[in-house]
Amino acid sequence: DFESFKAELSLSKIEICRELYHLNRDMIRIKKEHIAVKNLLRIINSTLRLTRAKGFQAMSLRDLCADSGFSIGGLYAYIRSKEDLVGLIQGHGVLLTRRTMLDYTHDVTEPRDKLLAAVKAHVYLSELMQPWFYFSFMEAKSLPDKQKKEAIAIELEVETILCDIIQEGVAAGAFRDINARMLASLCKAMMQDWYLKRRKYSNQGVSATQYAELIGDVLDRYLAPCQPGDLPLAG
Amino acid sequence: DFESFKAELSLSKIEICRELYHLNRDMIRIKKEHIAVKNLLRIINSTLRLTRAKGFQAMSLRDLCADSGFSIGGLYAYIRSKEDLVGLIQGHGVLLTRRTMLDYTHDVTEPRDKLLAAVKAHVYLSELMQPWFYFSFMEAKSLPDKQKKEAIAIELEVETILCDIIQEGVAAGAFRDINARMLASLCKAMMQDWYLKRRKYSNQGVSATQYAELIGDVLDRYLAPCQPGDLPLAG
DNA sequence: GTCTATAGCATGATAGAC
DNA sequence: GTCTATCATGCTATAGAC
Repeated sequence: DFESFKAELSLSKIEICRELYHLNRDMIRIKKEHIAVKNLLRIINSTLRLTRAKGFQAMSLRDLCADSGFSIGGLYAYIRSKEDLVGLIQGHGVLLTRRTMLDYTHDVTEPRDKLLAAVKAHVYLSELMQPWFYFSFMEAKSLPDKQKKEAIAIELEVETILCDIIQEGVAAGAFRDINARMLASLCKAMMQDWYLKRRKYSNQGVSATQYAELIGDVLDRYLAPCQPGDLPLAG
Repeated sequence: DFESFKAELSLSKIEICRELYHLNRDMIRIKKEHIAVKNLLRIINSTLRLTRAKGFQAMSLRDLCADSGFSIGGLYAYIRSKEDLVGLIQGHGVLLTRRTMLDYTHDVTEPRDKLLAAVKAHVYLSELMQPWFYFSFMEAKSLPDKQKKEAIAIELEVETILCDIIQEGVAAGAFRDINARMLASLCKAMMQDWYLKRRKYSNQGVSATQYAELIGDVLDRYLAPCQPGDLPLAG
Protein backbone atom coordinates (compact mmCIF):
# COMPACT_ATOMS: atom_id res chain seq x y z
CA ASP A 1 0.00 0.00 0.00
CA PHE A 2 2.75 2.37 1.00
CA GLU A 3 4.90 0.94 -1.75
CA SER A 4 2.29 1.68 -4.38
CA PHE A 5 1.88 5.19 -3.01
CA LYS A 6 5.60 5.69 -3.24
CA ALA A 7 5.76 4.42 -6.80
CA GLU A 8 2.73 6.37 -7.96
CA LEU A 9 3.92 9.65 -6.52
CA SER A 10 7.35 9.06 -8.05
CA LEU A 11 8.81 11.73 -5.86
CA SER A 12 12.42 11.36 -6.76
CA LYS A 13 14.15 14.17 -4.95
CA ILE A 14 15.81 15.22 -8.15
CA GLU A 15 12.41 15.92 -9.68
CA ILE A 16 11.39 18.04 -6.74
CA CYS A 17 14.55 20.08 -7.15
CA ARG A 18 13.88 20.49 -10.85
CA GLU A 19 10.45 21.92 -10.02
CA LEU A 20 11.99 24.16 -7.37
CA TYR A 21 14.54 25.37 -9.90
CA HIS A 22 11.90 26.45 -12.38
CA LEU A 23 9.75 28.06 -9.70
CA ASN A 24 12.70 30.15 -8.54
CA ARG A 25 14.57 30.82 -11.76
CA ASP A 26 14.59 34.55 -11.05
CA MET A 27 16.80 34.22 -7.99
CA ILE A 28 19.11 31.47 -9.28
CA ARG A 29 21.95 32.71 -11.44
CA ILE A 30 22.84 29.35 -12.95
CA LYS A 31 21.52 28.84 -16.47
CA LYS A 32 22.22 25.19 -17.21
CA GLU A 33 19.38 23.17 -15.79
CA HIS A 34 21.23 19.92 -15.17
CA ILE A 35 23.94 21.68 -13.18
CA ALA A 36 21.56 23.88 -11.22
CA VAL A 37 19.27 20.99 -10.30
CA LYS A 38 22.09 18.72 -9.20
CA ASN A 39 23.61 21.41 -6.99
CA LEU A 40 20.28 22.57 -5.57
CA LEU A 41 19.82 19.02 -4.37
CA ARG A 42 23.20 19.13 -2.60
CA ILE A 43 22.40 22.48 -1.01
CA ILE A 44 18.91 21.49 0.12
CA ASN A 45 20.04 18.15 1.50
CA SER A 46 22.77 19.83 3.50
CA THR A 47 20.40 22.50 4.76
CA LEU A 48 17.86 19.95 5.90
CA ARG A 49 20.51 17.86 7.63
CA LEU A 50 22.22 20.77 9.41
CA THR A 51 18.95 22.42 10.34
CA ARG A 52 17.59 19.23 11.83
CA ALA A 53 20.54 19.13 14.18
CA LYS A 54 20.92 22.77 15.19
CA GLY A 55 18.07 24.81 13.80
CA PHE A 56 18.13 27.06 10.77
CA GLN A 57 19.31 30.21 12.54
CA ALA A 58 22.19 28.38 14.15
CA MET A 59 23.35 26.97 10.83
CA SER A 60 25.88 29.38 9.34
CA LEU A 61 26.40 29.55 5.61
CA ARG A 62 29.95 28.43 6.29
CA ASP A 63 28.57 25.28 7.93
CA LEU A 64 26.42 24.81 4.88
CA CYS A 65 29.36 25.24 2.52
CA ALA A 66 31.48 22.76 4.45
CA ASP A 67 28.73 20.18 4.39
CA SER A 68 27.68 20.64 0.79
CA GLY A 69 31.19 21.05 -0.58
CA PHE A 70 30.51 24.50 -1.96
CA SER A 71 32.37 27.74 -1.44
CA ILE A 72 30.61 30.83 -0.11
CA GLY A 73 30.80 32.47 -3.51
CA GLY A 74 29.51 29.40 -5.29
CA LEU A 75 26.58 29.10 -2.92
CA TYR A 76 25.49 32.66 -3.58
CA ALA A 77 24.89 31.81 -7.22
CA TYR A 78 21.92 29.76 -6.03
CA ILE A 79 20.42 32.08 -3.43
CA ARG A 80 20.33 35.83 -2.94
CA SER A 81 20.21 35.61 0.85
CA LYS A 82 19.94 33.10 3.63
CA GLU A 83 16.27 33.95 3.92
CA ASP A 84 15.72 32.86 0.34
CA LEU A 85 16.92 29.43 1.30
CA VAL A 86 14.30 28.84 3.97
CA GLY A 87 11.58 30.12 1.65
CA LEU A 88 12.78 27.88 -1.16
CA ILE A 89 12.48 24.77 0.95
CA GLN A 90 9.17 25.70 2.56
CA GLY A 91 7.31 26.74 -0.56
CA HIS A 92 7.37 23.43 -2.30
CA GLY A 93 5.97 21.39 0.58
CA VAL A 94 2.83 23.49 0.60
CA LEU A 95 2.03 22.75 -3.03
CA LEU A 96 2.82 19.08 -2.69
CA THR A 97 0.74 18.55 0.45
CA ARG A 98 -2.34 20.21 -0.97
CA ARG A 99 -2.08 18.33 -4.24
CA THR A 100 -1.57 14.94 -2.58
CA MET A 101 -4.32 15.25 0.02
CA LEU A 102 -6.90 16.15 -2.59
CA ASP A 103 -5.70 13.63 -5.19
CA TYR A 104 -5.90 10.73 -2.81
CA THR A 105 -9.29 11.50 -1.30
CA HIS A 106 -11.07 12.91 -4.32
CA ASP A 107 -12.70 9.81 -5.71
CA VAL A 108 -13.35 7.95 -2.47
CA THR A 109 -16.96 8.27 -1.41
CA GLU A 110 -17.57 6.03 1.61
CA PRO A 111 -16.83 8.25 4.68
CA ARG A 112 -14.69 5.78 6.64
CA ASP A 113 -12.63 4.90 3.58
CA LYS A 114 -12.26 8.53 2.70
CA LEU A 115 -11.04 9.43 6.18
CA LEU A 116 -8.53 6.59 6.15
CA ALA A 117 -7.39 7.61 2.68
CA ALA A 118 -6.73 11.16 3.91
CA VAL A 119 -4.76 9.90 6.91
CA LYS A 120 -2.74 7.52 4.77
CA ALA A 121 -2.02 10.18 2.17
CA HIS A 122 -0.64 12.49 4.85
CA VAL A 123 1.36 9.89 6.76
CA TYR A 124 2.81 8.39 3.59
CA LEU A 125 3.72 11.76 2.14
CA SER A 126 5.38 12.86 5.35
CA GLU A 127 7.22 9.56 5.44
CA LEU A 128 8.70 10.18 2.00
CA MET A 129 9.39 13.85 2.71
CA GLN A 130 10.12 13.70 6.41
CA PRO A 131 12.99 16.20 6.44
CA TRP A 132 10.87 18.71 4.54
CA PHE A 133 7.93 18.36 6.91
CA TYR A 134 10.09 18.56 10.00
CA PHE A 135 11.84 21.64 8.66
CA SER A 136 8.52 23.29 7.81
CA PHE A 137 7.16 22.78 11.28
CA MET A 138 10.23 23.77 13.24
CA GLU A 139 11.25 26.74 11.13
CA ALA A 140 7.83 28.18 10.34
CA LYS A 141 8.48 31.00 12.80
CA SER A 142 11.64 32.00 10.92
CA LEU A 143 9.91 32.25 7.57
CA PRO A 144 9.49 35.55 5.73
CA ASP A 145 6.05 36.89 6.44
CA LYS A 146 4.32 35.84 3.25
CA GLN A 147 5.48 32.24 3.57
CA LYS A 148 4.72 32.12 7.25
CA LYS A 149 1.09 32.78 6.43
CA GLU A 150 1.26 30.12 3.75
CA ALA A 151 2.53 27.61 6.31
CA ILE A 152 -0.30 28.35 8.72
CA ALA A 153 -2.78 28.26 5.87
CA ILE A 154 -1.77 24.79 4.70
CA GLU A 155 -2.06 23.48 8.25
CA LEU A 156 -5.62 24.79 8.45
CA GLU A 157 -6.38 23.51 4.99
CA VAL A 158 -5.38 19.96 5.88
CA GLU A 159 -7.53 20.19 8.96
CA THR A 160 -10.46 21.48 6.96
CA ILE A 161 -10.16 18.59 4.52
CA LEU A 162 -10.38 16.18 7.46
CA CYS A 163 -13.19 18.16 9.05
CA ASP A 164 -15.25 18.11 5.85
CA ILE A 165 -14.85 14.37 5.50
CA ILE A 166 -16.00 13.88 9.09
CA GLN A 167 -18.95 16.21 8.68
CA GLU A 168 -20.05 14.45 5.51
CA GLY A 169 -19.89 11.17 7.40
CA VAL A 170 -21.99 12.59 10.22
CA ALA A 171 -24.54 13.95 7.78
CA ALA A 172 -24.73 10.56 6.05
CA GLY A 173 -25.24 8.82 9.39
CA ALA A 174 -22.01 6.86 9.05
CA PHE A 175 -20.54 8.65 12.06
CA ARG A 176 -21.83 9.76 15.44
CA ASP A 177 -22.64 13.44 15.77
CA ILE A 178 -19.48 14.81 17.40
CA ASN A 179 -17.44 18.01 17.20
CA ALA A 180 -15.86 17.53 13.79
CA ARG A 181 -13.45 20.44 13.99
CA MET A 182 -11.96 19.30 17.29
CA LEU A 183 -11.60 15.74 16.10
CA ALA A 184 -9.93 16.94 12.92
CA SER A 185 -7.43 18.84 15.10
CA LEU A 186 -6.69 15.72 17.11
CA CYS A 187 -6.24 13.75 13.94
CA LYS A 188 -3.82 16.35 12.60
CA ALA A 189 -1.91 16.20 15.88
CA MET A 190 -1.50 12.45 15.56
CA MET A 191 -0.40 12.63 11.93
CA GLN A 192 2.03 15.37 12.82
CA ASP A 193 3.83 13.26 15.38
CA TRP A 194 4.87 10.90 12.63
CA TYR A 195 7.31 13.42 11.19
CA LEU A 196 8.16 15.23 14.42
CA LYS A 197 9.22 12.08 16.26
CA ARG A 198 10.33 9.94 13.36
CA ARG A 199 13.20 8.37 15.25
CA LYS A 200 11.07 7.37 18.22
CA TYR A 201 8.75 5.39 15.97
CA SER A 202 11.67 3.80 14.16
CA ASN A 203 12.98 2.65 17.50
CA GLN A 204 9.58 1.16 18.28
CA GLY A 205 9.70 -0.68 14.95
CA VAL A 206 6.47 0.92 13.74
CA SER A 207 5.92 1.29 9.99
CA ALA A 208 4.12 4.14 8.24
CA THR A 209 1.29 1.79 7.32
CA GLN A 210 0.89 0.54 10.87
CA TYR A 211 0.86 4.09 12.16
CA ALA A 212 -1.72 5.31 9.65
CA GLU A 213 -3.92 2.31 10.34
CA LEU A 214 -3.72 2.85 14.08
CA ILE A 215 -4.94 6.41 13.62
CA GLY A 216 -7.67 5.08 11.35
CA ASP A 217 -8.75 2.56 14.00
CA VAL A 218 -8.79 5.13 16.77
CA LEU A 219 -10.94 7.46 14.67
CA ASP A 220 -13.22 4.63 13.55
CA ARG A 221 -13.97 3.52 17.07
CA TYR A 222 -14.56 7.05 18.22
CA LEU A 223 -16.88 7.75 15.34
CA ALA A 224 -18.73 4.44 15.34
CA PRO A 225 -22.46 5.08 15.79
CA CYS A 226 -22.88 2.13 18.21
CA GLN A 227 -23.40 3.39 21.76
CA PRO A 228 -21.25 1.46 24.23
CA GLY A 229 -23.60 2.16 27.13
CA ASP A 230 -23.15 -1.44 28.20
CA LEU A 231 -19.46 -1.21 29.00
CA PRO A 232 -18.39 -3.63 31.72
CA LEU A 233 -16.86 -0.92 33.87
CA ALA A 234 -18.71 2.33 33.41
CA GLY A 235 -16.88 4.50 35.99
CA ASP B 1 -11.79 20.77 37.87
CA PHE B 2 -9.12 22.79 36.13
CA GLU B 3 -9.66 25.53 38.67
CA SER B 4 -8.99 23.20 41.59
CA PHE B 5 -5.91 21.87 39.85
CA LYS B 6 -4.69 25.40 39.40
CA ALA B 7 -5.28 26.28 43.02
CA GLU B 8 -3.77 23.09 44.38
CA LEU B 9 -0.63 23.37 42.33
CA SER B 10 -0.31 27.04 43.33
CA LEU B 11 2.20 27.57 40.63
CA SER B 12 2.67 31.27 40.96
CA LYS B 13 5.43 32.11 38.55
CA ILE B 14 7.29 33.91 41.27
CA GLU B 15 7.57 30.66 43.22
CA ILE B 16 8.93 28.85 40.22
CA CYS B 17 11.57 31.53 39.85
CA ARG B 18 12.45 31.24 43.53
CA GLU B 19 13.04 27.53 43.05
CA LEU B 20 15.07 28.21 39.93
CA TYR B 21 17.15 30.72 41.84
CA HIS B 22 18.07 28.25 44.53
CA LEU B 23 18.77 25.47 42.03
CA ASN B 24 21.19 27.75 40.17
CA ARG B 25 22.72 29.80 42.93
CA ASP B 26 26.22 28.91 41.72
CA MET B 27 25.83 30.72 38.43
CA ILE B 28 23.83 33.73 39.69
CA ARG B 29 25.95 36.49 41.20
CA ILE B 30 23.10 38.28 43.00
CA LYS B 31 22.92 37.55 46.72
CA LYS B 32 19.65 39.11 47.85
CA GLU B 33 16.91 36.62 47.14
CA HIS B 34 14.03 39.03 46.69
CA ILE B 35 15.93 41.03 44.07
CA ALA B 36 17.28 38.01 42.24
CA VAL B 37 13.89 36.30 42.08
CA LYS B 38 12.06 39.39 40.87
CA ASN B 39 14.59 39.98 38.09
CA LEU B 40 14.84 36.34 37.09
CA LEU B 41 11.12 36.50 36.45
CA ARG B 42 11.60 39.52 34.17
CA ILE B 43 14.42 37.83 32.29
CA ILE B 44 12.62 34.53 31.87
CA ASN B 45 9.37 36.16 30.80
CA SER B 46 11.20 38.19 28.18
CA THR B 47 13.12 35.17 26.97
CA LEU B 48 9.97 33.11 26.59
CA ARG B 49 8.20 35.91 24.75
CA LEU B 50 11.04 36.71 22.36
CA THR B 51 11.87 33.07 21.72
CA ARG B 52 8.28 32.24 20.91
CA ALA B 53 8.35 34.82 18.17
CA LYS B 54 11.78 34.29 16.62
CA GLY B 55 13.44 31.26 18.18
CA PHE B 56 16.14 31.23 20.80
CA GLN B 57 19.12 31.47 18.46
CA ALA B 58 17.63 34.47 16.68
CA MET B 59 17.03 36.32 19.96
CA SER B 60 20.10 38.42 20.68
CA LEU B 61 20.98 39.36 24.23
CA ARG B 62 20.44 42.95 23.14
CA ASP B 63 16.86 42.09 22.22
CA LEU B 64 16.50 40.48 25.60
CA CYS B 65 17.86 43.54 27.38
CA ALA B 66 15.60 45.89 25.48
CA ASP B 67 12.55 43.79 26.32
CA SER B 68 13.39 43.11 29.95
CA GLY B 69 14.70 46.60 30.70
CA PHE B 70 18.13 45.37 31.68
CA SER B 71 21.53 46.38 30.41
CA ILE B 72 23.95 43.84 28.99
CA GLY B 73 26.14 44.11 32.07
CA GLY B 74 23.20 43.76 34.42
CA LEU B 75 21.94 40.70 32.62
CA TYR B 76 25.27 38.93 32.99
CA ALA B 77 24.94 39.01 36.75
CA TYR B 78 22.18 36.40 36.31
CA ILE B 79 23.71 34.13 33.70
CA ARG B 80 27.24 33.17 32.74
CA SER B 81 26.38 32.63 29.08
CA LYS B 82 23.47 32.58 26.72
CA GLU B 83 23.54 28.80 26.89
CA ASP B 84 22.96 28.96 30.64
CA LEU B 85 19.71 30.73 29.95
CA VAL B 86 18.21 27.98 27.83
CA GLY B 87 19.28 25.39 30.38
CA LEU B 88 17.80 27.41 33.23
CA ILE B 89 14.40 27.49 31.61
CA GLN B 90 14.43 23.89 30.45
CA GLY B 91 15.57 22.26 33.67
CA HIS B 92 12.65 23.26 35.78
CA GLY B 93 9.95 21.93 33.49
CA VAL B 94 11.43 18.46 33.71
CA LEU B 95 11.15 18.33 37.49
CA LEU B 96 7.69 19.81 37.53
CA THR B 97 6.27 17.51 34.86
CA ARG B 98 7.53 14.35 36.52
CA ARG B 99 6.29 15.45 39.93
CA THR B 100 2.84 16.45 38.68
CA MET B 101 2.19 13.38 36.55
CA LEU B 102 3.01 11.02 39.40
CA ASP B 103 1.20 13.06 42.07
CA TYR B 104 -2.03 13.17 40.17
CA THR B 105 -2.17 9.52 39.15
CA HIS B 106 -0.62 7.88 42.19
CA ASP B 107 -3.71 7.16 44.24
CA VAL B 108 -6.17 6.50 41.43
CA THR B 109 -6.70 2.78 40.93
CA GLU B 110 -9.47 2.25 38.39
CA PRO B 111 -7.69 2.11 34.97
CA ARG B 112 -10.00 4.41 33.03
CA ASP B 113 -9.97 7.01 35.80
CA LYS B 114 -6.23 6.74 36.12
CA LEU B 115 -5.68 7.27 32.39
CA LEU B 116 -7.97 10.28 32.38
CA ALA B 117 -6.21 11.65 35.45
CA ALA B 118 -2.85 11.40 33.68
CA VAL B 119 -4.17 13.15 30.59
CA LYS B 120 -5.76 15.89 32.66
CA ALA B 121 -2.62 16.39 34.74
CA HIS B 122 -0.57 16.89 31.59
CA VAL B 123 -3.01 19.11 29.74
CA TYR B 124 -3.68 21.25 32.80
CA LEU B 125 -0.01 21.62 33.63
CA SER B 126 0.85 22.57 30.06
CA GLU B 127 -2.03 25.03 30.12
CA LEU B 128 -0.59 26.81 33.15
CA MET B 129 2.97 26.59 31.87
CA GLN B 130 2.35 26.86 28.14
CA PRO B 131 5.31 29.12 27.32
CA TRP B 132 7.66 26.79 29.21
CA PHE B 133 6.38 23.69 27.39
CA TYR B 134 6.47 25.34 24.01
CA PHE B 135 10.00 26.56 24.61
CA SER B 136 11.12 23.12 25.76
CA PHE B 137 9.80 21.46 22.65
CA MET B 138 11.02 23.95 20.11
CA GLU B 139 14.45 24.59 21.60
CA ALA B 140 15.31 21.07 22.73
CA LYS B 141 17.76 20.77 19.85
CA SER B 142 19.64 23.87 21.04
CA LEU B 143 20.11 22.55 24.55
CA PRO B 144 23.51 21.69 25.97
CA ASP B 145 24.06 17.98 25.64
CA LYS B 146 23.23 16.96 29.18
CA GLN B 147 19.92 18.78 29.16
CA LYS B 148 19.05 17.60 25.70
CA LYS B 149 19.16 14.05 27.01
CA GLU B 150 17.04 15.13 29.97
CA ALA B 151 14.44 16.57 27.60
CA ILE B 152 14.23 13.35 25.60
CA ALA B 153 14.14 11.32 28.81
CA ILE B 154 11.17 13.20 30.27
CA GLU B 155 9.26 12.73 27.02
CA LEU B 156 9.83 8.99 27.23
CA GLU B 157 9.00 8.98 30.92
CA VAL B 158 5.61 10.59 30.35
CA GLU B 159 4.94 8.05 27.66
CA THR B 160 5.97 5.22 29.93
CA ILE B 161 3.61 6.42 32.66
CA LEU B 162 0.77 6.33 30.13
CA CYS B 163 1.91 2.98 28.78
CA ASP B 164 1.99 1.43 32.25
CA ILE B 165 -1.51 2.63 33.02
CA ILE B 166 -2.78 1.15 29.77
CA GLN B 167 -1.01 -2.15 30.34
CA GLU B 168 -2.40 -2.42 33.85
CA GLY B 169 -5.86 -1.84 32.42
CA VAL B 170 -5.33 -4.53 29.81
CA ALA B 171 -4.11 -6.97 32.45
CA ALA B 172 -7.14 -6.20 34.60
CA GLY B 173 -9.47 -6.79 31.64
CA ALA B 174 -10.70 -3.20 31.70
CA PHE B 175 -9.19 -2.53 28.27
CA ARG B 176 -8.87 -4.48 25.05
CA ASP B 177 -5.53 -6.07 24.38
CA ILE B 178 -3.86 -3.52 22.09
CA ASN B 179 -0.36 -2.18 21.52
CA ALA B 180 0.04 -0.10 24.65
CA ARG B 181 3.28 1.59 23.67
CA MET B 182 1.90 2.83 20.36
CA LEU B 183 -1.29 4.08 21.94
CA ALA B 184 0.70 5.90 24.62
CA SER B 185 2.65 7.62 21.83
CA LEU B 186 -0.56 8.72 20.15
CA CYS B 187 -1.87 9.99 23.46
CA LYS B 188 1.31 11.97 24.02
CA ALA B 189 0.99 13.42 20.52
CA MET B 190 -2.52 14.64 21.27
CA MET B 191 -1.54 16.15 24.62
CA GLN B 192 1.44 17.81 22.98
CA ASP B 193 -0.68 19.66 20.46
CA TRP B 194 -2.34 21.54 23.28
CA TYR B 195 0.77 23.56 23.96
CA LEU B 196 2.18 23.56 20.42
CA LYS B 197 -0.99 25.00 18.87
CA ARG B 198 -2.37 26.91 21.82
CA ARG B 199 -3.66 29.77 19.71
CA LYS B 200 -5.52 27.53 17.30
CA TYR B 201 -7.50 26.00 20.14
CA SER B 202 -8.19 29.40 21.66
CA ASN B 203 -9.61 30.47 18.31
CA GLN B 204 -11.83 27.39 18.31
CA GLY B 205 -13.04 28.32 21.79
CA VAL B 206 -11.90 25.02 23.28
CA SER B 207 -11.02 24.92 27.00
CA ALA B 208 -8.32 22.79 28.62
CA THR B 209 -10.99 20.67 30.29
CA GLN B 210 -12.84 20.06 27.04
CA TYR B 211 -9.61 19.14 25.32
CA ALA B 212 -8.51 16.71 28.02
CA GLU B 213 -11.93 15.10 28.11
CA LEU B 214 -11.98 14.70 24.35
CA ILE B 215 -8.68 12.83 24.53
CA GLY B 216 -10.12 10.77 27.36
CA ASP B 217 -13.19 9.90 25.28
CA VAL B 218 -11.15 8.95 22.24
CA LEU B 219 -8.98 6.65 24.34
CA ASP B 220 -11.95 5.18 26.17
CA ARG B 221 -13.73 4.21 23.01
CA TYR B 222 -10.60 2.77 21.50
CA LEU B 223 -9.89 0.73 24.62
CA ALA B 224 -13.45 -0.36 25.36
CA PRO B 225 -13.62 -4.15 25.43
CA CYS B 226 -16.95 -4.28 23.55
CA GLN B 227 -16.40 -5.53 19.99
CA PRO B 228 -18.28 -3.37 17.49
CA GLY B 229 -18.45 -6.18 14.93
CA ASP B 230 -22.04 -5.19 14.24
CA LEU B 231 -21.29 -1.75 12.85
CA PRO B 232 -23.89 -0.56 10.36
CA LEU B 233 -21.29 0.05 7.67
CA ALA B 234 -18.45 -2.39 7.98
CA GLY B 235 -16.47 -1.45 4.83
C1' DG C 1 23.59 45.65 41.90
C1' DT C 2 23.50 48.03 37.65
C1' DC C 3 25.42 50.72 34.21
C1' DT C 4 28.48 52.19 29.86
C1' DA C 5 32.10 51.10 26.86
C1' DT C 6 34.53 48.02 24.30
C1' DA C 7 37.18 43.81 23.15
C1' DG C 8 37.23 39.91 20.17
C1' DC C 9 35.13 37.26 17.02
C1' DA C 10 31.82 35.00 13.65
C1' DT C 11 28.51 36.05 10.50
C1' DG C 12 26.02 37.35 5.95
C1' DA C 13 27.14 39.23 1.86
C1' DT C 14 30.10 41.16 -2.14
C1' DA C 15 34.04 41.81 -5.52
C1' DG C 16 36.74 40.14 -8.72
C1' DA C 17 40.23 36.49 -10.34
C1' DC C 18 40.15 32.29 -12.99
C1' DG D 1 30.25 28.38 -12.90
C1' DT D 2 33.20 28.33 -8.99
C1' DC D 3 36.71 30.05 -6.29
C1' DT D 4 39.50 33.17 -2.70
C1' DA D 5 39.76 37.36 -0.28
C1' DT D 6 37.58 40.87 2.10
C1' DC D 7 34.01 44.17 4.01
C1' DA D 8 30.75 45.73 7.25
C1' DT D 9 27.92 44.43 10.75
C1' DG D 10 26.17 42.41 14.83
C1' DC D 11 27.04 39.18 18.19
C1' DT D 12 28.56 37.28 23.02
C1' DA D 13 31.09 38.35 26.74
C1' DT D 14 34.16 41.23 29.81
C1' DA D 15 36.15 45.38 32.30
C1' DG D 16 35.59 48.80 35.18
C1' DA D 17 33.00 53.15 36.73
C1' DC D 18 29.34 54.38 39.88
